[in-house]
Amino acid sequence: MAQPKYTTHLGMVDILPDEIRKWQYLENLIREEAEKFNLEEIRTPIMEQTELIVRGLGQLTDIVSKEIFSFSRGEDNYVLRPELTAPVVRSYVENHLDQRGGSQKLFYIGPMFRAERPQKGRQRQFHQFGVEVIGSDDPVADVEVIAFMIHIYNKVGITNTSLKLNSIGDPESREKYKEALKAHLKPNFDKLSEVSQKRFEKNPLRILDSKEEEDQPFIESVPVITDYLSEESLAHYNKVKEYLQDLEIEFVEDPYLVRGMDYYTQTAFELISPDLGAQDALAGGGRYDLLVEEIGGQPTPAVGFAAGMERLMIACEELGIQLGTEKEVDVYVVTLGDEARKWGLKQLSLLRGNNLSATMDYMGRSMKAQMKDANRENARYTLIVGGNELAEGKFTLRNMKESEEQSLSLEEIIQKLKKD
RNA sequence: GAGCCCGUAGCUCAGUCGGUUAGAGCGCUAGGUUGUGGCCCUGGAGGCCGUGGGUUCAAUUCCCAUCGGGCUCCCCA
Repeated sequence: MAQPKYTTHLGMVDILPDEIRKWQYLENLIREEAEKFNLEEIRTPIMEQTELIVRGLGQLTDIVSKEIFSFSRGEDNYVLRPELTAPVVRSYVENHLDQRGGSQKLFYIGPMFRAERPQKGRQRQFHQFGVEVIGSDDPVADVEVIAFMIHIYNKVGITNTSLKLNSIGDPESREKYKEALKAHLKPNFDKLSEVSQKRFEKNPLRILDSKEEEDQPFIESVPVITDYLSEESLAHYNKVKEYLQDLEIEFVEDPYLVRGMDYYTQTAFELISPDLGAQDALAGGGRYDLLVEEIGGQPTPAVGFAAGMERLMIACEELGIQLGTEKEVDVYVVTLGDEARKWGLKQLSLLRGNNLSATMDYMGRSMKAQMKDANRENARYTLIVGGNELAEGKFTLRNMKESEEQSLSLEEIIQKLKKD
C-alpha cells in the first residue's frame, strides 16, 4: 500500500475498536481479582525524572544509552517510564504511604516505554500489570504475590505455564557467588562463546542465561547461588517453598534465574510460557528489599512482579482462548421516511433512559441496508417504524436471533425489553 | 548495534520466464425484494505493485539503495 502521510513510531501500535474489548476484559478481570486479594490500584505519571530511572542502572549502560526515551525541557529531565517498580516506590516514599499503616499492597496497569528493537511480544510502547507489596519481609508476602500472579493466568485460562523460582540472597552473598562463578569458568574461558566472554567481566551472572550451544556444558557444572546464601536468606527461601507447596502452586527451582540490579534480594521468580517464542517470559518478579532505601525512604522490604499484557494476549491467541464477548446493541431503530427517522431519533434517548443500548443508521440508507447494518452491529432487536406504525401508534419489534416480530405499543416494547 | 526473510486493493493472497486495460476470495457499497438482516445472484467503488534511483525500446517483474514489517542475536530494569 502507498505510504500513509503519518504513521505511528517504530514499535508503537494502535489498539483498534475490534481489539479493545479484549483489553477491557483483561483490565476488568485484573481489577476484580486484585480486589479479592485486597490489592489497591495506584497510578503514577507516565513520565518520571530521568534520575529516578537511571539511578542504579549506572553500570548497565546499554539500558541507559539505547533503551530509554528521554528528553529535557528547561532544567528538567524527563523519561517515559520503562517499568513501574521504581516509580511506585518513589510514590510510596514521596507520599509517605508507610503512614497509612501496615504493608502497602498495590497493583497497577498501564503503558510502559522501552526503545528496544521490536520483536514478537516486545513493543516500544507496551502494557504491564503488576503488584508491589511494600513493607513486609514475611515469606507470606512473597507467596501471596506469586499466588496472585498465577491466579490471573489461571483465571484467564492459561495453565500451561512454568513457574521458575530461585533465591539470589543479599548483595554480599551474590558478590561471593560471582567470584566463585568466575573462578569456575576461568579455566575454560577460551572455549566460551564470544557473547559469554564479553559478559564475563561485565555481568557474569548473565552467562547463566546463555543461549549458545557451546556454553551449555560449562553452565551445567557451574556452582549454584543457593549454596552461597546466608542462613537468613536460606531460611526465607525455604519458607517460600514450603508455603508454595502448601498452596499446591507448582514451581521449578532454577538456580540460573538471576537479576541484574543490586537492589534485588532473596526471592526471584519468573512465569514462562511455551507459546511465546523467543520472548517467553509472561511475568517476572521478586524481592527488592534495598530499593526503598536507595530511593530515599527508610529501609523497607518489598516484593512484587510485573507482567506483560501483550504477551498474555499472544498466549491466549495461541491457545484459542477468547477474551471477552462480542459487542452487541439491544435495539437498532430502523426507520422509513423523514417523519419516522425524526421519531426514531427521539426514541433513542427513551431507550437509553431505560438502561438499554440503542442506535440507528447515521447514513440515511434503505431499510435493507439498515437491517444489514443492524445485523453487523449484532443488534438483539430492531425496532421498525414507518408511516403505518406512526399512524397506529404500534411499532414492529423484531427479535433478530429468532427472526420473529410483534406489533406493540411503545410502552409494551420498553416493558418487554427491560424484562430480557 | 548485527543477521536472515518479506513488501501487489481495507484483509488474505494469486500473477507477470520484462510487453499494452494488474486479478481472486473476504470485506465495503448499490441493486435483485419501491417495508425486513444472515444464504444466493448482479453491478460498483477501492491499487503510482512500499519509496527513490539504475539497467532496458519497455520495469509491478531484474539490480542497488532506502523505508516499513516479521523472526532471531545483543539487551531485558
